[in-house]
Amino acid sequence: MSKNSNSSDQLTAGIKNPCFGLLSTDEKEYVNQAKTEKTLKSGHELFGEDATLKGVYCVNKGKVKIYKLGNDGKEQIIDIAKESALLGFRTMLAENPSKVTAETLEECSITFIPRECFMSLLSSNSKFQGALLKLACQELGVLTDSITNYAQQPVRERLAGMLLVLMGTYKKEEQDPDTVEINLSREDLANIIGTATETTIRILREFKKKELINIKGRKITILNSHELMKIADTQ
Amino acid sequence: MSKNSNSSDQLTAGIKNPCFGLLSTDEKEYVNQAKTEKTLKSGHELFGEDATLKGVYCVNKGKVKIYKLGNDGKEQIIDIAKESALLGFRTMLAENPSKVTAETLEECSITFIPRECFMSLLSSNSKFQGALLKLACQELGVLTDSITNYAQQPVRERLAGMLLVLMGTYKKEEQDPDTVEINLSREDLANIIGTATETTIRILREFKKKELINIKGRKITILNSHELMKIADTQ
DNA sequence: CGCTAATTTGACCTTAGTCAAATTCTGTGG
DNA sequence: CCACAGAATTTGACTAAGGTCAAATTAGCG
Repeated sequence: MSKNSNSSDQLTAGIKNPCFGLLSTDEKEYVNQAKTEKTLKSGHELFGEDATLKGVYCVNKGKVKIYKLGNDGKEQIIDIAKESALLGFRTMLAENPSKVTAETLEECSITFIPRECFMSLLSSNSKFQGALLKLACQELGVLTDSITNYAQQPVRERLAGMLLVLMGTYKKEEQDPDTVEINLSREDLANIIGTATETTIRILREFKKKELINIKGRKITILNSHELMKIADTQ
Repeated sequence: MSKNSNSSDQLTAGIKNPCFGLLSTDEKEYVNQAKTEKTLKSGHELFGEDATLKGVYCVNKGKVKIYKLGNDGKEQIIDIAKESALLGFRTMLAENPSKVTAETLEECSITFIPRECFMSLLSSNSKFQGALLKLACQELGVLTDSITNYAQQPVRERLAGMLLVLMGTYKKEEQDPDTVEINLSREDLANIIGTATETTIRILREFKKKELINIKGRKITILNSHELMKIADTQ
């Protein structure tokens, strides 16, 4: 029991997305040959808007922001990806240039799988393709909810809800939920919920005064998730 | 040339989505056995929120609104589906209850394909599965753009852009673009762009005064798409 | 023709964006 | 360890966008 990793785990080290668990031993070996793993500093761009992707990226450690530039050049952050996320596959499979930019928010460990490898796995392994299809459809559901949220909810409600989502994103395994620190610039936070930085700050202050959150520099801790949930679901 | 339909076309009559063109003759025959086709009146609900779907729906003729109820009970219309759209597959493949309601906006012809049939096609035909995966990924791209639009653009810009999208939705083949009539209630139009009915009316009036659109009762015609495009892309 | 529902208009008010200035943080070099 | 430049955050004052409510008008339909 001292060595609890089996051979197939080793073959996909650095690839935490569960879809890859469906690969055969040979296929895992193939991925292992083709993949490259890198440690990247904060602020590194994995790929940009309009880029044609040369492969997909697996987040092994760290956070990556996925954003799109609006007409006025303002970033709209679509997602904060964390460990086990698979990035770039939508773009590659839609056979279109990327609609988003992926940029590291911290030091990250990222595994790159070249296009040819990824595409050949898809065509050879129907279960793997099915798992990605399921993943894509689930994300469609999430984005559908997001649209309703952006279109109908006021900023205060969106911020409350987003803080709860981010609590999940920044939570480490087995960690006490009350100690999760959300570590984002105010501007990034504003660009997630789609509002001005100043407005975000004012509402955060209000939440702090009501003892729903705690603020230490840029780090935010959730104190009263129950009350935040009520605010998020209002109206 | 008097009969220009070949046998495989006949086998998938009532199923206009191009993904089904990838099926073998046998598979098309199978679908043909399992499918049912119905004509439905305006206002008929194909499936509702939280429903577990018994199959997928192909729009053969007519328009279907796909919406989600917000916390305050207000409809958020996610899409106006037209002929050749495939509805319900996201929900079925995500293996979750539906997040949306699908309701006919006019008299529609709809083909229903039972769950077992659809799922067995997916597992037996990798090309078909791949085509759906591509479709799902493309829709993810569209929703990503939508989020940026809802989060950052003011109502006037969103309305201008949405009128152009709806022009495409309501255009009949080979029709002169200047004669396309968008036929939606003011409330539905407001629920697409995520605003109040009154605000929608006021901005429509402004567009009419500027001779960008024409209004005949509930029917809207685009007169100056070029100018609307400029408004939509502003800021 | 009359009834109901949809559309339109007006007045008012809340929300949230903008701009400018002040303050606090942060990392870097001495 | 400290000072400091540059960046990020915070605050205040003002403005504009768009929501709400109520009432009036129009349209559609049996």
